[in-house]
Amino acid sequence: MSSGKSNKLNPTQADAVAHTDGPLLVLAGAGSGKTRIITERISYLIGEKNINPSNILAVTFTNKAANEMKERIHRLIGDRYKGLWIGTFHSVSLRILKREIKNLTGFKQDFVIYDEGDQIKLIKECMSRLNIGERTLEPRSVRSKIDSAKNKGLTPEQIESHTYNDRIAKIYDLYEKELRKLNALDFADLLYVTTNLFEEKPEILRKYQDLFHYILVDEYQDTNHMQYKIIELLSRKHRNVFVVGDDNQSIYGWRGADITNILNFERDFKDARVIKLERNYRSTKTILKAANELILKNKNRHDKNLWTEKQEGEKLSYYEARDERDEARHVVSEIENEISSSGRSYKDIAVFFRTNNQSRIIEEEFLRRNLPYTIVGGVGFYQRAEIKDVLAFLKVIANPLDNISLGRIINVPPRGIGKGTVDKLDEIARREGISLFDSIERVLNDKALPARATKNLERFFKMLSELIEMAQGVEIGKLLDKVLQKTGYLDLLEKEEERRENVGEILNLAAEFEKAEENATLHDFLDWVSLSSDVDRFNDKDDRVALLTLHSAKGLEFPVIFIIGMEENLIPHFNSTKNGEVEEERRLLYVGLTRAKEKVYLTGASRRRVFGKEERPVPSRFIAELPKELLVWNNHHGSRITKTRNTEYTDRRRYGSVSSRRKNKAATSNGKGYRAGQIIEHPMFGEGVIKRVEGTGGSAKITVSFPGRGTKKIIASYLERK
DNA sequence: CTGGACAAGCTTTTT
DNA sequence: GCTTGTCCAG
Repeated sequence: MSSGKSNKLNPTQADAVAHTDGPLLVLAGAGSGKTRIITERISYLIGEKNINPSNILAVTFTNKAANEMKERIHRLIGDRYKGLWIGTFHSVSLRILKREIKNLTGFKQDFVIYDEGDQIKLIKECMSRLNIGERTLEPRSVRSKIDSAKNKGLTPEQIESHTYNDRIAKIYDLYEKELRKLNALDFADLLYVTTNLFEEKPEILRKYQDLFHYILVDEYQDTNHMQYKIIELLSRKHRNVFVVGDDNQSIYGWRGADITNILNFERDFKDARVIKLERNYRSTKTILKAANELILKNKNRHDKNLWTEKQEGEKLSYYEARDERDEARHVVSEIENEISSSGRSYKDIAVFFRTNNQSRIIEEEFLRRNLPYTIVGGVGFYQRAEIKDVLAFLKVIANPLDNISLGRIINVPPRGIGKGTVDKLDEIARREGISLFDSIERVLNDKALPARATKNLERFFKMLSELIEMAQGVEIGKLLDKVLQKTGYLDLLEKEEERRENVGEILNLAAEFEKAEENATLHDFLDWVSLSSDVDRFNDKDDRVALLTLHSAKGLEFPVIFIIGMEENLIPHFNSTKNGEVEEERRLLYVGLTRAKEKVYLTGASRRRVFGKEERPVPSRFIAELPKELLVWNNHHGSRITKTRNTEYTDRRRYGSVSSRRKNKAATSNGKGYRAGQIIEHPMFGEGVIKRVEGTGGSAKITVSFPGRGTKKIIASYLERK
C-alpha cells in the first residue's frame, strides 16, 4: 500500500494520472502503486485542473481504503479536497438514496439497513409463512440466491421464468414485500434500488450525471453487475470513467463480482484507453516470479507481466507439518526466529488462512507463547451477540417498524415475555396488518393476555416508548448509556468481562462517530455501523502479528507473510473444486503471495481435524505449480532447525493423548493452570465445574458451569482453585 | 416462563 | 469441535 515512498511517478504512472478526458482502464498489477495513481489523479484534477471536488466521485471497495485515500489526498492538497464524493459503492448509494428515495413509491427516507443475519431471520419467517420447510430449502442458500438475483438486477418474476426454482421466486417476492413493510433495505438493495431509481426517474439520473464530471473506481475487478450499472449510467454524460483494477486479484466472484466487467471494459466503454502498470514496487524478484508463474496457469486474464528492480531475496519456504498443532508451532517458532535474528517487529508479520476457523489453533499457540497478535475479522466484532443486541435496541428506537430487531430484544434480558406471548403478538400483527410494535399497544388496550404477561409487556412498552421519546435530540452516546441502563442490559453483563468490554467498545465508537460527524443522528450512526466491517477496524500501528483471511488481506502488505493450510480442499477450497472455481482460488493465493515484501512461508499439515474428524489432507495443487527452484521444502521429519525438532519431540509426547495433554497444561502454567472437570470457586457465583479452557495463565478464558446459575466464560484470574 | 441438557447442524470468503 | 436450535423439568 505504501509503495509511494519513491517520490516521483514513473512515466506510465504519470501518464495515467494526467490522462485527459474519456474512459480509461488502468490495469494495475499487485504492488504497482494502484492507490497512489488514484489519489494523485484526484489531487491533479483538483489542484491542477481546478475541478470542483464535488464534481468528482471516487469509489472504493472498503471504508478503510476510502479513508486512506482521503488522508493521502489531504496530505497532497490540504483542505481543498473537501466536498469530494468518496466512499464504498454501498455508502455512496446510501447517500444518494437518503436524499432521493422518497421519489420512489413504497420507500421511506428513514429506512434501516439489514445485514445478513437480519435477512436470514426474515427469510425464515417468509418460508414458514409459505409453508416451505427449512429441511427442503436452506434459508442460507435461499438468501444467497436472492442476493445474487438482486446483484444481477433480476426481479422475482424474472427469476421465476428462468431456470430458477419457482419456490425461490415466491420467497423472494414475499421477502421484498416484507422488507418494504419493515422499512428496511438489505445490502444488495442499496445498489439495486439506486439503479432502479436512476432508471425510473430520468430527471434524478440526469442530476447526478451532471454532478459527476469525473468518476474513479478502485478495485474494478470486484464490481458486480449493479455496480457496473451504476457507473455506466452515471458516466453516460461526461464519459470520464477512470477505473483501476487487476483481474488477477478478482476474488469476490462468489459475492456476485463479475470479472467480465474488467475483461470487457474496452468493449463496454467505447474509445477506452488502457494503461498497464507492470512495475512492482513491493516484492522481491523471487516472490514476484513465484506469483507470476502461479497466475500463468489461469486462462481467463488480461496479459500482464510484473517486474521489479528489487533484489532477488530469499526463497519461499514450504513446511509440511505433522498436524495442525505442529503447523501452528512451526509458525510461531519461525516468527520468534524472525524477531530475534532478523530484527523484525511483530507488526511486520502476518499469518493468512483460507477459512476463519483455522485461526483458532494459531491463536492458541500465540497465547501459549505470549506473542502479541490481532485477529482481523473472524468472529467479527459486529457479529457478536451483545453488539447485535445493543444495536437492535437502537434500531427499534430509530425504526419501530423493524419487527426483526424488536423480536430480537423483546425478551433480552429476560423480562417474562416468552414465546407464547410473542407468538400471540405476531399473530395479531399479521392479522391486522400492523407492526409488532403496534400490536403490543393493541394487546394492552384489549387486555387480551393473562395478567402476568400483560404486566411484563406493559413495563416493556413503557420503557421503549420512553426511550423513543428520549432519542429526539439527545446525543447518541448518552442515549446508548440510557438504553443500557433502562433495559437492564448492563446488569446482564455484570459478570461477563469480555462482553462488557465489547459493549464499551461500541460506546467508544459512538463517541468517536459523534466527534467526527457534526449533527449526526441516530440513523446516521446506525447506517455507518451497518456499512462498517471488521477490516476497517484493523490498525497497523500496534506492534502485533496480524491474523487474517486471504480475502481480507487484499490491499495490505507485510515484509513477512505466512500462508497456512496449503492443502487440497482448503485452498483450493472444497466447494470451489466442485464448482469449477479453481481459477478464483488461484487468484486468492496470488493475492496472498503478492502481499509479501521480503519473505513467504507456506505451511500445510499431513493430518488435520476437520469437523472433529481426523483427515489426511493432500498438499495443495498450487504448491506444485510454484517453481521448484524457488521453494525450500521441509517437513516435520526434517533436520533443518534443531530447535524445531526438539520442540516437536517434547510436544509429541505432550500431545500424545488428551489426558496427558490436559494434565500437562495444568501442571506447566505455574500454579495458575486449569483443566476441564476441575472444581473452582468464583467470588460471585460460588462453586462451579470447568467445562473448557482457552489459553493459559491469568488471562485464560475459562468456561465454567455453576450449578443453578448457568455456564459462564470467565477470565482465569477471577477464579479460586478449590 | 426460564434455564439447562441434549441433538442437530454446520463451516468460504464480506460490502 | 463448536454453535445453534429444541425439548423438558422446575
